[in-house]
Amino acid sequence: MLDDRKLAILRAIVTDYVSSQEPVGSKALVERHNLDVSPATVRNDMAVLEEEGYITQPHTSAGRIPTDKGYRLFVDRLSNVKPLTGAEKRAITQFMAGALDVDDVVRRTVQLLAQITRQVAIVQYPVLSSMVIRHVEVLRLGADRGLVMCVSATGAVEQRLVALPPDQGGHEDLALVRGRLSELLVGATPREAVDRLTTFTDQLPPSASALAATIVAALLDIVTDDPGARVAVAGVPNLTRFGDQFETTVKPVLEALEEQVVLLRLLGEATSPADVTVRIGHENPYEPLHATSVVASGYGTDERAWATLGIVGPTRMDYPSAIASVRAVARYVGRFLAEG
Amino acid sequence: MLDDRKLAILRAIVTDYVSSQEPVGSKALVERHNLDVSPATVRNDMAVLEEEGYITQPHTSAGRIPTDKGYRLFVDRLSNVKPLTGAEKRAITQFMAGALDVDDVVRRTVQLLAQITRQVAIVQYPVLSSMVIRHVEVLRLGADRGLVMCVSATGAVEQRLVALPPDQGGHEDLALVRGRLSELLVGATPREAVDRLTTFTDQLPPSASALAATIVAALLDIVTDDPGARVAVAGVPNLTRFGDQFETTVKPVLEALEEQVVLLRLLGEATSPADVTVRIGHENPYEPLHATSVVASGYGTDERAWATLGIVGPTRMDYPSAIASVRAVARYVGRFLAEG
DNA sequence: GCTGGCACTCAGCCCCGTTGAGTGCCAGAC
DNA sequence: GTCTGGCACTCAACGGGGCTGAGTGCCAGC
Repeated sequence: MLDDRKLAILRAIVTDYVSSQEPVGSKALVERHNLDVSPATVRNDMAVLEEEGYITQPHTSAGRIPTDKGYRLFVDRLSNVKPLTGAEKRAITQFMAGALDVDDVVRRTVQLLAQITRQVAIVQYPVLSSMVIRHVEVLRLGADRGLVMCVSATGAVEQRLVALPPDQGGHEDLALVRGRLSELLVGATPREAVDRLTTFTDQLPPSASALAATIVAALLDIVTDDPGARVAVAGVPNLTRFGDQFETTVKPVLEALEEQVVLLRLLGEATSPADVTVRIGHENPYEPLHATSVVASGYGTDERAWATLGIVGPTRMDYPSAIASVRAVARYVGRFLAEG
Repeated sequence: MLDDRKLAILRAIVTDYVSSQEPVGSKALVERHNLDVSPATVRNDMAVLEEEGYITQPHTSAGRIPTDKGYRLFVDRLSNVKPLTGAEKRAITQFMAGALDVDDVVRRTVQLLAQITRQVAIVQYPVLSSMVIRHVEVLRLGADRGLVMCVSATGAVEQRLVALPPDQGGHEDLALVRGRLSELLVGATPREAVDRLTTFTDQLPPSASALAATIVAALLDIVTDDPGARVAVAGVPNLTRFGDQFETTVKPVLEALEEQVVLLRLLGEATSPADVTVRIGHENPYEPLHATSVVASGYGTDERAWATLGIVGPTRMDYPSAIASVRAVARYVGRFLAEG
């Protein structure tokens, strides 16, 4: 159906359109890509490509632009991932050097990604549930309030404020609960922690059980729900490059960025960094972004993805570069965090 | 120089322009504000107002729009702060009810402010330096790394990862340092903490001094520098309402939002909630935002401001409502945090 | 000091002809 | 069959020209 020349033409249309932002015509194509055929031949092939739904005409007397289906074919079969330039590789290491803690790594990563792709970058904070608990702390903050904290081996801290029963029994109960919880949880993965916590309250003297129940609830909340639901965003001003597509790109993306839930859905499941996910236009799970694409990847150790990062931009995007950048950053951050 | 009628005309021009977004002419003005004079008279007054620099004409055959100077006069002398509607008051209490901890309060506040003002909202996290230290923790995370944490009485947690000397002397030194630090710092304000920390290392046995120096450095960093340098932002999609001013408003604001430092400068010094700061156009300390205004206020207890919050929008803004909203939210959040 | 009248200005709009990039189709060459 | 040159056709974009109307400045008169 689609011979090599038609594919080459599609590839040429995509690359030209991405760089020029303007519909590309048959004559220009032949000139810029020494195709060794005449414009008329290209036109015939273009007619077929259009019939098959890979390209389309904004209006009758204009050149062609790729459809989502065209971009999809391009990404799947027609593009080679561009290797990063030496400068880009250097930028990555320099940018990340001297990062202090997990939060700092995430902040730097998202800025880095925004800078090298010149798109809006999104990085999900590492999910605590794939890490080991290093420390548990329970503090009384006032007569009837307390703070429950949980520290992972990588230094990520999650905390919850809780209402505690009034401080009547003295500090012994609180100290007891804290001690037991430390024994129980330090070294555990969150999954194990959930198991152990569910039977914890029974093993305590009745005087401490109300106290313990509150604390356990907070810990369960920390250990199961929230972590990884946070995301960092950078490069929003890059959207101004697409000011001409205000309604279709700028506005919907700004609205999506406001909603953490939407962002997490956009990033999708964490994959291996070797396996970058590309969602083009209508393939997105979030309808208003049907004119934009997402390039995402998981990051973490080789065996296990901790979280996801990626970029959002118009469908008219330089996919080979974007994919290369996302992959490289994901790999680097994964290694960086694993080594500590 | 400017009699009452001229001031009334300026007030009318500002209010009309803010609501219609279009230059306002003499005829429309008399009709909409039953001024009891003829358009010709209004024109004469407008000529004076223009000569004095309070209003200007986009082009010869158009109506007038206020200048920054005109808005300034309006805000200072011509507007009464609109009282909030009952619905708005209810929105505030409902929105904030059930907040969990300080971070959650800040997140809710910024969303609330964005929603009721329909502008971009910015809230600085409460500055730890105006709070009392509740707990200090030092943890070893691996052979050569550690985590230093500091918890305030309101439940805010600040932490730093540090490189620790290799674990050879056993746990005693670390426990010693931790114990001493707790005695020293719990109950102190950050200001006091700085004083006490500077002489701390001398009082320890030499074996612990290298260890202590690292930890003290991290604590000083926590206690002096960083806290309050974080800000939360919401309502960015509200910028899409000003799509027609892409270059002058949308783009510069997006760029400013990317830079925490710029945001902090924009918010300025924390003032009492009774005393809302308004910076109009070129009055802003950040040049690219010369076409936008900032309405900001401190929040905290009556005696003391913890941090600042505010909104950014085009100079063509409904100042009375904006000022009322910022003031009301600042007051409410201050009370809410003070009560816990 | 205010007002009605009048001449003037000019952005916005519509109409219209021109231009040129691009297309589809077809007959003929390879 | 497949490619090519030629040709007629389409239509967005551009620019000029005329009209309209909102708005102004100025002035004489009350």
